Amino acid sequence: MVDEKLPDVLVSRLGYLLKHVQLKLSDAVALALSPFGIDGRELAVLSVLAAEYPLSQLEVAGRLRVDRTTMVALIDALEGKGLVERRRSPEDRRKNMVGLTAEGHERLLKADKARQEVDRVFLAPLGEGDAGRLVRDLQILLMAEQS
Amino acid sequence: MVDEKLPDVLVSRLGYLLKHVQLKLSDAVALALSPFGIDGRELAVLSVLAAEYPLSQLEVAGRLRVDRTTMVALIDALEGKGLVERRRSPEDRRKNMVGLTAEGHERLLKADKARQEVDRVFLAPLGEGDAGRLVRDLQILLMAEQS
DNA sequence: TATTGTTATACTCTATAACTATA
DNA sequence: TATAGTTATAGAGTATAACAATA
Repeated sequence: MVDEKLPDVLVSRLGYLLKHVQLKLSDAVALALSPFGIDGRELAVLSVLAAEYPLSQLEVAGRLRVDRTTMVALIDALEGKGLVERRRSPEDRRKNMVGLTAEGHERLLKADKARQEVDRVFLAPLGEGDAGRLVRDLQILLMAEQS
Repeated sequence: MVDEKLPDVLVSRLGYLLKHVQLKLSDAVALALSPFGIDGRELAVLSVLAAEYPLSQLEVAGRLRVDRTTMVALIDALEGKGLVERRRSPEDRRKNMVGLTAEGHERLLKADKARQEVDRVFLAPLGEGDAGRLVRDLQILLMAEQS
């Protein structure tokens, strides 16, 4: 990327800041996760499944705020890697219940540790207090009813 | 969107927070800018041109961190709306110097006022002190050398 | 040879519509 | 009829490669 100074007119814009900070973190996460053969979204799926197990595809999609059609390909990829498995729900045979495989659980632990370390290093320039407050503030903004 | 509670396992992830807060703001900005016939990126181009005038397409692209091939379509759209104009640089005829038209300048003022109001309302849940600190912290993270 | 703008192309992420199987 | 999963398709946004004009 070009080593160009950021114009003041942009660094005062919340939208520009959020977008580019997100991109920067996203690059760092992608790099850190590459040895584990998964990307950030796939890791998020594994994390959700580890917390609530098992969930239907639609439920996973709802948790992650992605479309159910997007979830199909996501689960396809994870199933192809042997990290999750689908099985029809006996109670409602329209539903695919998705669960972690043993390998999926193991991969999750290793990869999420790497992700946490990326977050930690990424936030380090703020100092501990401000880093915690940033996370809390982002949570508040995400939850806020009308913005 | 589904009115579903956010899982703890996601709201503690910096990547998830940044992505979805950014999306939420982006939606709000798009809504606020729609009466002005431009989107957030186009407004950013106008802002950069108002601050440094005129710039070549490549310089604008550098400021905004977008590819020069992306900039072609962006300038095409703005020129089509009569908000900017290209003219060949006399010094280097490879360069398209891009400048604001009078209408572009006027549109910028109105639209950016709307965007600032969106930012203000969006950050309101944090209180004034934390809102300012959030912006400052995002600037620090964006500038930080290695994260 | 290198750079600027351009076009063509492709890839990712996402969403909409329509299909199937189930309910 | 409505819902869950799937497929096909299309729209953003972005990037790479190749070309023309110019340096």
